[in-house]
Amino acid sequence: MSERDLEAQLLLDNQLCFKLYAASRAVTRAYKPMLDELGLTYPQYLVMLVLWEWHVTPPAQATVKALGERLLLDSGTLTPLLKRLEQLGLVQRRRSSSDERELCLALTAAGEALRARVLPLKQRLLCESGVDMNELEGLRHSLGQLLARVTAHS
Amino acid sequence: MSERDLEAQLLLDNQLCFKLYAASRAVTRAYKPMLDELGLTYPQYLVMLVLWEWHVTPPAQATVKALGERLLLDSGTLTPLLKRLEQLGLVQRRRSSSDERELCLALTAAGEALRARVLPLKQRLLCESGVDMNELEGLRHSLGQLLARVTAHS
DNA sequence: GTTATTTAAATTGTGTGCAATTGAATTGCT
DNA sequence: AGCAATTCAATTGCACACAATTTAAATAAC
Repeated sequence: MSERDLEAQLLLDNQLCFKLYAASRAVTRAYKPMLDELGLTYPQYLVMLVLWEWHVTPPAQATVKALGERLLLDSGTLTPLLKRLEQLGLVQRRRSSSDERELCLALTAAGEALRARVLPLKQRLLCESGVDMNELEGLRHSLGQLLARVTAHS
Repeated sequence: MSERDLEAQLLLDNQLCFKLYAASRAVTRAYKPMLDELGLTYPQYLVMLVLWEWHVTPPAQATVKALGERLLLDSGTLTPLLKRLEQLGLVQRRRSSSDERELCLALTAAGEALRARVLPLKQRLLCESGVDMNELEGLRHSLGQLLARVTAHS
């Protein structure tokens, strides 16, 4: 590779990592108005997405560990976050009776009810953002591939 | 849209936002070994990328504000981060003589020297990650488009 | 020329992320 | 049974992100 090409590899605009980092934060910002209406932060919203899924299709173990594997987050992040969701009255936390180490998670009625308010808000967000659905799909697919590749190598 | 399609819009795996969020953190994790060798965090590395660029092609104003516009970060994030880079002896911070409100940024000799160590580490990282260069390029382009669209709408 | 507005950084406060450690419960091994 | 190793969540400490406020300096308005 030429000297010029090598140098170009250190330009910010040529960094996939920066584009990912910036795009991720920009999308989170775009979700902010919707999440403010729901009273959730972005990571809290992701947790609720999983719990809503689990409410329809219960997993073998609805524990902090299982949630962490789904979201790629550890207890250091999830424990305080889940305590806040409990304070908000959306989530129940209780020790597993069969294994006292595990913490089982469940939605409260309020947590379950919140789900109904999400879809309309999300539809509106998608419309206002003006992004193309097909382009979005392609991007999601490519990101899935990258994610699989990078996480496999660690 | 059918009821089933609407419900599918709330599945975690169908969320572009989650894929972005997860991929961004996964890539940051992949950079960790390299950044540990450099003694930098990931955001600190991004700041250094900009300062290295500015060292070659100086901007009109090498201020915190200009840096923030480049990285889409505010002073609340950058002020403490830049103080840490100053502590590490990589960056100089001094008030502009023409406008005392502005803080001008410059690399120290050590900060400039650090640049030479990055390219080989980055090459190694790219090889070991096993990702396809062409795929990477396509993704970077798509992300750039998304980023432009989303930031334009805010 | 003084006052009002605007601007740039810094500060404050909350909520993540994540590495490293701790503590308690369970499992494995002999 | 008894003890070591493992596992799960919680805790601790540090470094972002970002909203909101504050402070100081510069510009605009009158």
